[in-house]
Amino acid sequence: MARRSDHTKEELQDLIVSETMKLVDEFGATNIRARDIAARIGYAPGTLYTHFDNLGAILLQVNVRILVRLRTQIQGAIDSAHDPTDRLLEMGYAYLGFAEAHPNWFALLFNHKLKQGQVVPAHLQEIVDGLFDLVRTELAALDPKATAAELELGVRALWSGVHGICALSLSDRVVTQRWRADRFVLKTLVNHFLASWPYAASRRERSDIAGSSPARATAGDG
Amino acid sequence: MARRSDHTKEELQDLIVSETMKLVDEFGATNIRARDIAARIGYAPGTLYTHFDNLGAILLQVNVRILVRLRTQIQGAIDSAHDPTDRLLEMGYAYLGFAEAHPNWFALLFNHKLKQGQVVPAHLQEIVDGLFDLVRTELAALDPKATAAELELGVRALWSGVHGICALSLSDRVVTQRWRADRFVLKTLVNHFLASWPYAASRRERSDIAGSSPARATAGDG
DNA sequence: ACCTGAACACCGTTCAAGT
DNA sequence: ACCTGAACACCGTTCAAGT
Repeated sequence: MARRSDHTKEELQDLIVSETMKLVDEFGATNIRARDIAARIGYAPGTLYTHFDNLGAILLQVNVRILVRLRTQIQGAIDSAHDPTDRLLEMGYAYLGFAEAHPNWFALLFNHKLKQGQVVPAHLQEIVDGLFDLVRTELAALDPKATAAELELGVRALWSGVHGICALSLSDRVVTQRWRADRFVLKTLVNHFLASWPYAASRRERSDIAGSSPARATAGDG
Repeated sequence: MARRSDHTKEELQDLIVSETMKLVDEFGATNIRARDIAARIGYAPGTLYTHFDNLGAILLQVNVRILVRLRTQIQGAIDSAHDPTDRLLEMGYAYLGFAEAHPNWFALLFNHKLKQGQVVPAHLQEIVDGLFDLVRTELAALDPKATAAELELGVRALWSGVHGICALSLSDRVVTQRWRADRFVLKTLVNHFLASWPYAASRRERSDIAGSSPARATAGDG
């Protein structure tokens, strides 16, 4: 079934990645075979290897596309909210929603190991940095006097926390059982974190305003 | 190399699991083969299957032992601290320390998928529940009036957050680059969370004491 | 140049033959 | 009963042969 002239080189590479992405979504990265991908695109298995070094290289490109989709979701969440606290919460919900809607994509994103010699595409690292920037912007808005170092710690802490909720939520895994209230857990975490965020980041300079309460902590009443 | 009388059934099963555990620690679960395990214990590959249904069943038993070790570390951390806030922080450090010391064990614990028909050993779920209880105890000590539902949300939120930091820390993965300040991030998260914990859990009943500060939030000065 | 598909190496698992 | 190890099925990857 030679289809040499059916696709340009670029079209075929795109087809390989997009069909692999669909297969990962449906069956999980560990359950798809090179022969499956080949069958899906209507080429022989060997063709994959004239366009990519190996399966891992294809999955790496899938990861780039997954991350782009995740960014789209998160940016949409930002636009739907009107103040920094709400935006951070909605970003968390978007992250969790993505993980729940596409658990196999989420798993690939965080479990895919690079083989010796493989390099993270620059594009991919840029997207990740961009996502962290979105969180940083909101934390900075909540505390304009926070230093770069404080912001960096805050971004990492808050976003790792949100990530942890999502990671433990994807649990046909061994350690954790299904837990139905992940959105409440996420809200609990974000609100508790933000409740003390502006004070802690600059507690030395502004301990005098430590009595006001810009970000109310509300556990599970959303 | 028949060694039929060298080991009892129980000894051999124990040997299989413990040698697999060492191999996982050193090479990662995805890089060990049934033939490797057989060679390590000095039996033929087929022997593994007279004692376990498949490789996954062996790895499940490895997971039980990993979790027991993790519990030991966390309980040791509790004993080393003198108040609830410190105990929670030390528990987090112990969790992170374990993940960093044995990344392959940590990965197996949270990435190992059960095959259709496999069941989580009751023992394993008990240990997990026990770990959550340890966190709950400290959160309850910090806020004796917190309801069971509030405590449950708090335990999930805080521990998921700690888990997220550990998960993102294990990153020869694609999405995240190595980040050297994980302990600071963890401290930032735990302190921010605990800073508002007692108020939020019972803000309706005791909004009058919202000005006192039992758990100071300190970002990255440890 | 690109594609094919048979072939190779590898690996989880099985099972007839031994003890 | 338990263990062996050859064999089977499967899968990532290669490459000589085609176009």
